[in-house]
Amino acid sequence: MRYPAEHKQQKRQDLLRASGALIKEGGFSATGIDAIAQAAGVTSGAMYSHFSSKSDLFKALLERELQHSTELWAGKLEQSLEQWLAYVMDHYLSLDHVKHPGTGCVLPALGAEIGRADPSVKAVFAHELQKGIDSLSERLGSPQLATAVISQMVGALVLARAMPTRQAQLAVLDASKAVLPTLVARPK
Amino acid sequence: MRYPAEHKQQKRQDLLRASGALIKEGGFSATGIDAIAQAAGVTSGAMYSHFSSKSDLFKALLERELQHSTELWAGKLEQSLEQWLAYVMDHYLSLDHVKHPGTGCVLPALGAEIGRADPSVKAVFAHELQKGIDSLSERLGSPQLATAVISQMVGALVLARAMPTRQAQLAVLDASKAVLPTLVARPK
DNA sequence: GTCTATAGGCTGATAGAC
DNA sequence: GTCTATCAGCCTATAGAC
Repeated sequence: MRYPAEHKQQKRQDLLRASGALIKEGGFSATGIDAIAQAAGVTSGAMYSHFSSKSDLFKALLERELQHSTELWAGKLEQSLEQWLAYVMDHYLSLDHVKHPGTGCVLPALGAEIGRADPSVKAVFAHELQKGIDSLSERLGSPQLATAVISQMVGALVLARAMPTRQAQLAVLDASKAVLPTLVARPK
Repeated sequence: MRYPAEHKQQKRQDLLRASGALIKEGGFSATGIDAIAQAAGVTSGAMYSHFSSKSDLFKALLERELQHSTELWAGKLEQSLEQWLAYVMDHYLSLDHVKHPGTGCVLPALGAEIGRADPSVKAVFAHELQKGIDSLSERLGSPQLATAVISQMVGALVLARAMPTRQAQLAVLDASKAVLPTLVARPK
């Protein structure tokens, strides 16, 4: 047993990766431990040797998801502001992102449920999101503008997903795409 | 029995009013029919004489909530753009709204769950939201700008509610308040 | 139209074998 | 660490009395 700790950590990440898609797709409270475990290829009993409770799994999932998102944003910091914005619009504000919450950002999928979670969950969330905001601030000039941009995109995705037709979804996405350039171009 | 239809309609509205706060507070899927009925002062069996299913109740609730929201927005159309914006910021983007989802807007509270609901729910949602967007367009000049403003505020409220401290909640609200004036002032 | 009672299934979590 | 088996409680929805 040379790498027991590493293996356990790796398995934890595997479980989170497999369950993350399911939870973002169906919602946290509406997705049962059995379904989560099954998607990860284990039984519900085995889940509890990695996470002490469903809430504990929620915390670990948020940590992982937000770190992943921050890496995505930070990876494009070498580009110009125009290039960065074009990249964001093409990916975040896309019909693909609307249609597939399981492979997308946690914020529009689970944001409201984080708001209903207990304080320890919110604390983990705020801690990890702050890193993302700090990273975005380097690109946009201020934490305030970074926060406003995130709010704009999260709101757009929530609304677009609630729409019944592709046409209506596109209208919501296009509305955000139309205002974002004037938003980020303002050093204010 | 001179007003049976009216009485039944009135009772329906009473049930929706009483259950609306509970559902927006705790989430739709996480709130049971028993709790909803109890908040409305009846039993779960009685609920099914007014709504054929929980999903049917969801539709009726969205209809009611969005009509109420649209009336709130439309009631301020006689004001100047500056006055209107100040009103919106003070009320929608307030700590009070963050802390009390039960008495607030449906969109940040249940938006993600509408996205997971069946097409008939989404159709009702889109139909009623369109009226609100049309109303807002009169004030802001275009449906596109109205949609972007709604996205901005919905995203801000979702994020603010996910924050653990009042300070962090305020930071999110202030970030949106800082960009909204430049957003609506642009006729583009 | 509202009640009580109940069906049938799913929930999060635990105990003990291996 | 993972399994099977199981607990007590909750879920949506329905049946039948009044």
